Amino acid sequence: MPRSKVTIRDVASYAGVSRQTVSRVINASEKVTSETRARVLAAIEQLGYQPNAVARSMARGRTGMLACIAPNVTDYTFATIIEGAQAVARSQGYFLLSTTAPDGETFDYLMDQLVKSGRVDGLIVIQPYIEDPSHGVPAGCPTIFAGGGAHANQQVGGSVVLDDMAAGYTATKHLIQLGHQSIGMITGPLGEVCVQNRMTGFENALEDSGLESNPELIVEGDWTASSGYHIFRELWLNRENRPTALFVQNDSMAVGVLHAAEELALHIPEQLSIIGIDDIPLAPYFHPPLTTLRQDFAEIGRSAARMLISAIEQKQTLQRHEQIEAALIQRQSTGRYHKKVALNQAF
Amino acid sequence: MPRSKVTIRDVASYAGVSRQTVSRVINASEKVTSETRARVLAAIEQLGYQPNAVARSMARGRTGMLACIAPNVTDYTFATIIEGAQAVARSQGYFLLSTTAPDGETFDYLMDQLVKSGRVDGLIVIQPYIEDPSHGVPAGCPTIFAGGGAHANQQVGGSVVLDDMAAGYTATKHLIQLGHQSIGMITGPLGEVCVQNRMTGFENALEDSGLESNPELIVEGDWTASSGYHIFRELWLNRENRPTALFVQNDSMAVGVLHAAEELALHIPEQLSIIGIDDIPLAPYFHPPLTTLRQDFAEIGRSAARMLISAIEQKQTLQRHEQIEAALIQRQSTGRYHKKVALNQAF
DNA sequence: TGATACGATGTGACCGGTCACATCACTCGT
DNA sequence: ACGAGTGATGTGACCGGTCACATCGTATCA
Repeated sequence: MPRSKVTIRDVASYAGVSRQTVSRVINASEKVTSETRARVLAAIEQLGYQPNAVARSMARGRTGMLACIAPNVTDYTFATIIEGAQAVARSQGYFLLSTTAPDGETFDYLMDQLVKSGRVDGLIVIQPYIEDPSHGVPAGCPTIFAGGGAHANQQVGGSVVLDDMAAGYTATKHLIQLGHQSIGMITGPLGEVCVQNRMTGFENALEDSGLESNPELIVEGDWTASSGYHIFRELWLNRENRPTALFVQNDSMAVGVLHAAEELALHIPEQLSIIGIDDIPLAPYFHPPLTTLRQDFAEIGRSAARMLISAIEQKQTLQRHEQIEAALIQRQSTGRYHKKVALNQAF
Repeated sequence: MPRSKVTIRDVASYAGVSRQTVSRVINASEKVTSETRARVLAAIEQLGYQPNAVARSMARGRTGMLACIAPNVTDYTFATIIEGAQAVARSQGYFLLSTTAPDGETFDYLMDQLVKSGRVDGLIVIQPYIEDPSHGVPAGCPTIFAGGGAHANQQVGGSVVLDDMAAGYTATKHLIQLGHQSIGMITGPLGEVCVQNRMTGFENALEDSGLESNPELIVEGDWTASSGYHIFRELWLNRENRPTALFVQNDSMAVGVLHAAEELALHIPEQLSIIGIDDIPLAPYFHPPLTTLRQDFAEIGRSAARMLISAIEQKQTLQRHEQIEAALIQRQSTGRYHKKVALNQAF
C-alpha cells in the first residue's frame, strides 16, 4: 500500500482534539465525552481513517497475530483444525497465520521469523512426530500443541489432542464385538505419536478380550491411499494367516484397502471388515461406505485457539491438556464374522 | 513474547558501532569493512539478536506479508493453491496469511483489517463467484485473482485461472469421442464463474460435433458428494431420456454419482460413462477409478504469488492474465458407448 | 468558600528499526 | 602540498501509534 494513509494526527487536527483523544475513541475507552466522541467519529468517517496495525503493534508490543504451524495445509485434518482455530481467533480479534513446516529446518526458520522477530503473539503447533514437540519453540512464547498426540511430559504450554488410545480401543473393540478374532492393522508412520497411541489402544482391546495380537498382521503405512492399497495386496496375497478384519488408522489408507479388495474380488464386509479413522467427507461414498471413527478436528482447532488466547491475555502459562473423543460411525464396511466365508477364503 | 528482546542499539553498543552500521550488516549492505562486519556479526551472535519485524515494517512501510483470501481452506483445491503460493512467498522472504471469507461482509472486514490497516503488502483473492471480484478490494493494493475463473473485464491486478472453458470442452469431447451422444452434466453452483465456463465448453463441444444439448440433462449441484448422489438418483429414476455419459464438474460430486450408480446396480462404464474434474488424490481409488481432468492447483498458487511479488517489488500494476490448462486423466469410469446396453437400460 | 477529587483532555517520550544526510579519514590528481 | 572525490561510519528525524503523566475545569465535601 502506498504510504498516503491518513494518520491519527490527521484525524486529531480535523476533529480539533489531541491524538490521544482519538486513540481513546478508537480503543473504546471510557473517558471521553459523548460529544467529543461523536466529533472524532465523524472525523474518522470523513477522512476514512483506519488505524495502522503495524504502528499499533509496535507501540503495544503485541501484534494480535497467532501462528499455526503444521506439516502441510492440504491434509484435510490439518486444514480443518486450522479453520476451526481461525474462526475463534477472528472472533476474538486475532489473525491466524497458518504455515507449513515440512521439516525441522523450516520449523526453526519459522521460529526465528515468526516468534523471535515478534511477528506473532502465540503459537499453535501441530507436530505429530514423537520427538519433543517443544523442541525449537522459544521459551516464553505462549504455545499450544494441537492434534499431534498426547505428549505427556511436555513442559511448556497446553495441548489439545485426540484421545488416540481410546480411538484405537473403540475401533478394535467394535471389530471384536462383531465376532472377529483375527484382526490386522495398518498403521500410520511409526514415528508419529498418534500412531503409537492407536496401536496401544488396539493392543489393549485385544488383550481385554483375551485375544493375541499377531505382529505379522500389523503393517506400517504412510497415511496415503496408495500405501493402503499396496500394503493390503501384499498382506492378502503373501501372508499365511489372513485377518478377517482390519483396523486402518486413517480413512485415506482405508480407501486404498477397499480398492485393492475390490480388485481381488473380495466381498466387503462379508469376507473382510474394515474400519478407518477420521470420517473424511467422502467416507460415506466409498464402496462400500466406510465404518470409521469421527474426529472433531474443528473443535480441536477452536479449543486450541481459545486456550492460546487466554494464555496470551492472562499471561499465565497454561498447562491444560485437553483430549477430544472420537465417535464410532457405523457404515457398511464392517460386519459380523461369518465362519464359513472365512474358512473358504483361507484357501 | 515478553519485551525483553535485545535491540539493534544493544548490538551496536556491544560491538562499539552505531545502530546504522548494524542495520547495514543485517541488511547485507555493501558499505561496511569486513572487519566491522565481523565484529557486528559476533555481537549479534553473542546477544542472540533477531531484528524486530514489526519495527522494520514500520520504518520501511512494508510488511513482507501477503494475504490469500478464499471461501474456505479445507477444500482441497483452495488448500493446494494456498500451499503453492506459500512456497513461493516463503522462498522470496514473504509470509502468506491465508484466511477465509465465507461471505461479503467478512471479506470487507478483512479488507479493512488486512489491507487498509497496513498488515499486508498484497493480496491473492480466490473468489469464484460471478460478481465483480475486485469489488471491495481497496484501490492501490496489489492484487492477483486466482483460480476463480477468468474475469475478463477486471480493472485491477492480474489473474491466474484455470482454462475452464477448455476443460469443459476437453471433458465433453472425450465422451463424444467414445461414441456418446446423450450426455448429461452436473454443474457446480451456477453463480460461479468456472461453472459457467465449463458449461460453455460443454455446449461448444456438443455443437462442434453436431449434437444437441438437452437442458433436461443439465442439473446444478453444490460441489458436494452428497449433491452428486441425490441429483443422479433423481436424474436416473425420473427422467424420460437417460444419458449414456455424464460430465460432472468436480470429483466430489462424481463420487456421489458413482455411489448412487452402485446402489442402482448400474455398471460403470458399460452403462454409463462418468468424467469428473480436479483429480483429487482419492480419485484413482474410487469404484471404479475416476476419469477426470487434472488441474494443477499448486501451480496456480505459485504463479499467483510470483506475479504478486513482482507487482509489489517493481511497483508496477500487473495486468497479466494467465490460464492454466487441465490434463485429461483416463481411468475406468468412462468407456465406449455400447448401443445394446444403452437400449436395454432405457427400460 | 476553599481544599480535594475526579473526569476529560493534552504532552513528551517511546516502541525498534530505517532514511537522508552529515561527518570523517584517506587516496588521488595536478 | 592541497582541494576534490570516495568509502566507512555516525546522527537526528521519522514511521504511527500508545503509555505515563501533566494539566485543566468542575463537582463534592467539610
